[in-house]
Amino acid sequence: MGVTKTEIFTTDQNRLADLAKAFAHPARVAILQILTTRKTCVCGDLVEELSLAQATVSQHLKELKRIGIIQGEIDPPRVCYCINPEVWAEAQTAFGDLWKAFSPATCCP
Amino acid sequence: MGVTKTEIFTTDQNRLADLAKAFAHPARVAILQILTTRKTCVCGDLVEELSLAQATVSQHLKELKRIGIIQGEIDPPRVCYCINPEVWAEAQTAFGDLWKAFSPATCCP
DNA sequence: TCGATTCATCGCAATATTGCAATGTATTTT
DNA sequence: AAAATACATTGCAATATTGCGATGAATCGA
Repeated sequence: MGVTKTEIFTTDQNRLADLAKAFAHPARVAILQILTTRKTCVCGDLVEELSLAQATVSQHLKELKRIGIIQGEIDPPRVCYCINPEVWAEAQTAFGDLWKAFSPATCCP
Repeated sequence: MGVTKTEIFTTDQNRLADLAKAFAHPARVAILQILTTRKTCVCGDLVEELSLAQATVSQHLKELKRIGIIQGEIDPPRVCYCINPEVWAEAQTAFGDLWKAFSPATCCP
């Protein structure tokens, strides 16, 4: 029904799914890539770099903020976005645990 | 409009977004976790482990197959699923590149 | 105070996703 | 051949996502 049955999964599974959502759209991938490579924190020039309307970019930023992987500092009239190091590390660890769990030898022949 | 403008992003960005989709739903996370930890390849007992209808599990498996991260071997009347090591490694590398690109020092104060 | 600037939010339309019952397709067993 | 088993697919309903124009909120400069 378009509604995920979150209650039948563990907290960790739901959290990892949420973290993955941060990367599950090319616009958000692009935003995160820009934020990782900029020395200074970019703000709304994200709108210029991406060929998307300002409202659309703002919505992706909102979703990334909900997940917690980015944070915005208000520097009127601008808002400076940057990656949240704690959550970034959390994602790194969560995915790292998955990578570790698999070794090709256990796969079917 | 619910339709992603894939054409304005790079192939790599679209691919990473697709790989992330494999992990962007707790049911798929659970499936992948089961596949990584099982010594032998599990088949449809995924349906029993997850509290989801068989049709729903089948659809998640279909999506994972579309992305390429799992593969199914037909062993009538069963189908044996396992992780595709190449795509698993691809995902590992793609995310690894992202992790590398960020160092906390570049973030806003 | 009046614009101008920057961003968030609202409201809408189009499409995608999630979930399941029912049904279809192979294959094996009896 | 008939029944059983294991999955896939179809069709539907409910909800989520994507995208954008328009509008709102906050702040700064003239």
